[in-house]
Amino acid sequence: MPHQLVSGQSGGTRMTSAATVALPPAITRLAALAPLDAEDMAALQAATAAGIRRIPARREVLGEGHPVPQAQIVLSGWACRVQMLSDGRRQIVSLMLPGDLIGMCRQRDPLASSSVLALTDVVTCLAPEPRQGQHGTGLAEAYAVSGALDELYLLRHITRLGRLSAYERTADLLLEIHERLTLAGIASGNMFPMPLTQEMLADTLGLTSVHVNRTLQTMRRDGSVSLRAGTAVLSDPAHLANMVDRRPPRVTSR
Amino acid sequence: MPHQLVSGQSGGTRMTSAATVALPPAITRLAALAPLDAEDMAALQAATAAGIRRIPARREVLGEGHPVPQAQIVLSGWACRVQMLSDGRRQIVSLMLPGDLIGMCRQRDPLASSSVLALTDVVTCLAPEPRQGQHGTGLAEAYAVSGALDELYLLRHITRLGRLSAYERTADLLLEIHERLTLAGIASGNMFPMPLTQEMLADTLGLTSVHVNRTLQTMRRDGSVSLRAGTAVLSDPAHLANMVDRRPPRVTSR
DNA sequence: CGCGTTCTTGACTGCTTTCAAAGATGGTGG
DNA sequence: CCACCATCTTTGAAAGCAGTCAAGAACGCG
Repeated sequence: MPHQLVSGQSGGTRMTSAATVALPPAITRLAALAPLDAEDMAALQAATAAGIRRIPARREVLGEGHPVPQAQIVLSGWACRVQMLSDGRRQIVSLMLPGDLIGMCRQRDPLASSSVLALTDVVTCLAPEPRQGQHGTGLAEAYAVSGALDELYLLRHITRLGRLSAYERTADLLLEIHERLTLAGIASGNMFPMPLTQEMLADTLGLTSVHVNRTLQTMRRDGSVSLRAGTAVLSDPAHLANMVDRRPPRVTSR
Repeated sequence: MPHQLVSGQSGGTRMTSAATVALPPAITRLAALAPLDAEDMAALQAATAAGIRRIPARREVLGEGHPVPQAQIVLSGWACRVQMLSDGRRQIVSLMLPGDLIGMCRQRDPLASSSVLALTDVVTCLAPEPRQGQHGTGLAEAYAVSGALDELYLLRHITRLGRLSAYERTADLLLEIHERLTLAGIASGNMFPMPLTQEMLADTLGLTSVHVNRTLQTMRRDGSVSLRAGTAVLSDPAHLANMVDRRPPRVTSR
């Protein structure tokens, strides 16, 4: 069943074509957020052709406090927004997966309020400017929906950190990642790539890596999750989701 | 010293007049975010005149999943965005203080991803639409800066919940409230109204009310904070800020 | 003055962290 | 093909921070 994200709209044809032909994840995702016409697709293709940027793992994509350049699209790899405390504590504030937008966060022009870090090797391209007018407006809508989703994830992250136990937090985050990767067409059913180290997970979940390790072991033991060698499998996402009170994201009313 | 929020811009005259004449907090705040011309001010006055809405404490301002109507400005009182879990756990995701915008959160049109609750009696009015053109563009900028600040607060909230201890979280939140109320011209030096009950604080800080109580007692004992009868006083904000690694918010580069 | 809400307190439990060190794992160069 | 190194994962024991439960005190409102 395709992700019923945009309500009142089947999305069937788009998802089907994405599942059949292996489109780039970023395009799959944006096309799932809003209907893209030929012109939109062309703009995306052109953006890729115009030049991609490779950022090696552990390198900063955007420094904190530096002016935000034009928005970028993550083509592959995982990045994150991170805040550091002077004593070395670190909090990953949001994850950026293929198809996500970097630097368009919300309002234009604010300085980055956190630095953006590549968690794996990352490839990006500049996000094509959406057009005004009859054609090519799908992109603008996709960007808007993407932004709304970003906020949704941010809010859920807060609730996760504030009110869920270590086990619940971990389950909830894995569910979110699964959800998002599915949207981008990465993920085969309940299996998906999960390149984060336990320390990165810890910095996301507000835990120590030791405790993340123990929590994952518990999950493996009770059979809800298997996570090894960069690949995760959720044995029963719906059940897990129910357990942590996670509802499918709904963003637009049309 | 006025809040040096917008860099490269003294803001002296605006803040001075606000301090001298008691302008409504909402106007003080918006005027502190961007220079407002006569037309902007008139639009705000008109919006107030056009009709205000009173929401009693504990009532929903906006239901989760309901379409977001036109944005509103908080004229007085405190509200919050809250997420609930089915077992009764509750997380306050953001606070909305006088001068804050409700429902403009970010992208237009998304359904509310959390419900908005009045924490005290709240008065709002509709946020005037910003104009295009030569005059009255200050409002649009003020809205944009306000949105950027919202995001900043959200991100900091995440770090607070994920990486700070109970003591640090509490201090950091009080500093943020102080900061924000100062921007709105509410707050006399280090003193400011703090109508949140310990349970509301707990739901914001991801703690139990019992532990908030104990934490506040510790703070009172070590003299860093006094908090009684709806009024808070920070004895040394700079020192506290340094202790929790809190930096002044910077949002725009111009 | 009475009642509901909010604040305090104590004792106890338990989840999560800390510290330290020992395995895995994967990639690199010899 | 194997040794080697850096990174990542796993384990154990002990300490600590925060949660739970329950009850009493204080406060504010009508």
